[in-house]
Amino acid sequence: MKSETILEQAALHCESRGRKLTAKRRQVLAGLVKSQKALSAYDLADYCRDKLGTSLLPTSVYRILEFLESLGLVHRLNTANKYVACAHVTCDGANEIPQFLICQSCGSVKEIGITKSFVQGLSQAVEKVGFHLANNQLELECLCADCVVQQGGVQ
Amino acid sequence: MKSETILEQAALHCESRGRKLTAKRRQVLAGLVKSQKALSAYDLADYCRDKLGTSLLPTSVYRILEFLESLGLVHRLNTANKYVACAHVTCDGANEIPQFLICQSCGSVKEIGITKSFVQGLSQAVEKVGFHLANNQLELECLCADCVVQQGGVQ
DNA sequence: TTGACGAATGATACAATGTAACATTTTTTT
DNA sequence: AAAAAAATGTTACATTGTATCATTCGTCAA
Repeated sequence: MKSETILEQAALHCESRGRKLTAKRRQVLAGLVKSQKALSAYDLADYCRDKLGTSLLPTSVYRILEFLESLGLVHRLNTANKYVACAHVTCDGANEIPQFLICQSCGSVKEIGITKSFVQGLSQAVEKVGFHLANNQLELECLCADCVVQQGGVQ
Repeated sequence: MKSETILEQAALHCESRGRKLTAKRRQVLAGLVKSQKALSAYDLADYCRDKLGTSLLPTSVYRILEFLESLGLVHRLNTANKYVACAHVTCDGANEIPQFLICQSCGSVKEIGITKSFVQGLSQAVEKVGFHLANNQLELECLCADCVVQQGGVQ
């Protein structure tokens, strides 16, 4: 899907919640959408400076990412300290619980859905030992198909 | 199990691999074993200074943690940027793939085993979309029983 | 015993990531 | 146009992590 279309959808999503997708916010989201991979806040500040010629300080990037995340437009990857555009920006609010496959070699990210029964099984195993699952978002360290080939198979 | 026993086992584990559990390394491991929770490298440096009165710079702590991890005596939690003592120090090498439940409120960590079939199911789901699972270690954001009670149930 | 070697630790500097607090600008509302 | 709210800028600093070189310690052979 064209990134312009995605950004338009995102703008509508913001409007429907009474928020605005401002120029700066659009820049940050566009950076994530176009890169197709996980970027840090500092990566995005560099992107705005180098590719767009607009200054955007890391602190502002953090604020904007927080905003975008609160609307479900981006996700924060805790294991990588990076952010990705939500793969379901265009398919309305009813997102599944996001699960991320993160290529440790090139940083590309695949967002997948995992069956409810699977998550439930996990949740039950956790409850069994007296803990409660507070976040269903899994982040899995992977290699993407390209990088598996490059590295000559599984290490 | 008494922490002294655990440390003795750890020392034997080192010897069997031709390495030494030096005084400093023992201090760091003891800090993790006694605290029963995840600590950052800087937490451990503070621990050595405040509780033990011995100076140990963060750089040294990082080196020591790296050493302990290479022997399977501690695990690094990527989501938390912290380290925990391996719960299976005393039960010899044949560890299962570690899965961690991390309390987001108090930092306590429970290391559990998850059935092989479960991990296999996950792995297959990942292969299906063209990625390869590079690390089977899951880190789950949880609340421990104590903190669930304190916070009045699930938020 | 000593000297050499390697392992372990110390020390310094810096890079990357993230937050707090307050100032300024822009937009909206009245 | 004035007031209020939202968005962004700015500065300072905290936390986490790495790179590099220096120093100390233990071991082993001559």
